[in-house]
Amino acid sequence: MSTPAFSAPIGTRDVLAPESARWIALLATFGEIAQRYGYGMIHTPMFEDLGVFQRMGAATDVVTKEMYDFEDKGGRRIALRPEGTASVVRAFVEHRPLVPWKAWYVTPAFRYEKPQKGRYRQHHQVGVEVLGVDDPDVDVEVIALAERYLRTLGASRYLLIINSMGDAEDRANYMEILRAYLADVRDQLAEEDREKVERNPMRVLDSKRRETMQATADAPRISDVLSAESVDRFERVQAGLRALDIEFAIDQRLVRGLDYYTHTLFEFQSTALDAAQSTIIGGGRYNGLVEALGGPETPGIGFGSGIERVLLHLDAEEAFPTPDTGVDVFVIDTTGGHHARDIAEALRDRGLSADRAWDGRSMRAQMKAADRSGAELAVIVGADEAKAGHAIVRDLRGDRGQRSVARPDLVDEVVALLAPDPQVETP
RNA sequence: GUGGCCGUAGCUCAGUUCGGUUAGAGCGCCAGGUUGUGGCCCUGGAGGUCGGGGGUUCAAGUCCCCUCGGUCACCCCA
Repeated sequence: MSTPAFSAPIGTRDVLAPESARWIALLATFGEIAQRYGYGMIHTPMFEDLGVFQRMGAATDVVTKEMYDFEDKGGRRIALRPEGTASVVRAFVEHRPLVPWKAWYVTPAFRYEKPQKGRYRQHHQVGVEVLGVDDPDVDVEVIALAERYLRTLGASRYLLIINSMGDAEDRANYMEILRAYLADVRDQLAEEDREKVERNPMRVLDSKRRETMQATADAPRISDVLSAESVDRFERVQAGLRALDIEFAIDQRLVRGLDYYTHTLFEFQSTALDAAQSTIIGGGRYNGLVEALGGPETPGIGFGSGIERVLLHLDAEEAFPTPDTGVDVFVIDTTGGHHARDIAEALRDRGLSADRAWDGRSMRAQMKAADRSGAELAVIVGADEAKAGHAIVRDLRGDRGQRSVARPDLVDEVVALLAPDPQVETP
């Protein structure tokens, strides 16, 4: 490999066509669905004051060791955003839109960590947030939107896992009880999980290490300490999901990485990918976050979904193939290129996609280029056609051959040939 | 951050064991066979600081050291 002067930074990647066509389609799908649920798109800067993200929770790895932060020339502590929610909430506090406020986004997200399969320093997420609504039915709607997204992409091998963290008080109570329990079995935990007992005991529960899983099999459950009110709202969420025929399972070990969550917590897990990258959508309710960022007491809920992750999952399912990026028509001109220039532009005027060859290449070379372009039809202008005011229209994919058409009729002819054949349906 | 594996043409890879003349293949690309027509076939061509630096040696793609990068795993997460 000749020494490249530069390459994409560690943990980042370029996405070129035709792969990028898949991204376009995925984004169009998500945007269309979000709009269908009444969400407006929000665009926020991809870096923020470090403090914005620190409010997400001091005990989380995302904040403590994976933050992609630096000092800018003005001496400000800046961080590239590690996920979408904090920025959206910051924007909400800053602009105070009317509630209920429903926003969807697509954004790059950054984590300073060593890359591996399905994990990058820059990845991309789509997501939604709803602020100002505490109704359990909105939790159901957000989950329904997420599920519709996966289904629309053609995914089917996934599970919806939900849990309830209760409110801040439930959570504090539980932490205390759990910490006491874990302290007793501390020696039986996997070495790597022991320090979590003090720092963030709930994360011990979602450890994938066998010793830890065995030692915590009988650990107290969050459901044991939930207030009657928290239990009631969790049941209403479940009832809503059942009413919409959305299958789910409750997993009391589901904790998730950010510790701003309250009440409803959910995750769509791929059953087609390894556990290390199985989360394809993660979200939940965060009723204290707006206040933490300096806003009024405002409930919120949302989810984020990694685009690369979802594409990886869709690959594993052999779903959502890369769309055809071929052009409709390729225009060949061996007389210098003026005809190609004019004809291609006239075809584009009619809404067709058209491409052509450049630099006066031979007929053969231009035909090869036409073939490669994926075009259905080639329009060919050689010396004879130019003189006669004609062009040849040639079918490159089917068996319709080619014929000469007078220039004034050319565009209509091409449009007619590309129109889908009217199917004769028998009733 | 820690560890395993891997860096040779645009791509996929031989060649490294036991150093030895101008470093190969397939695919792709370009041109010609085909003075007006793609796909198949044939012929030819372009394209490599063998990731980078240092060392050993008469001689290094090949051995040693360092370094950069990729990949996978751990931690954690999308």
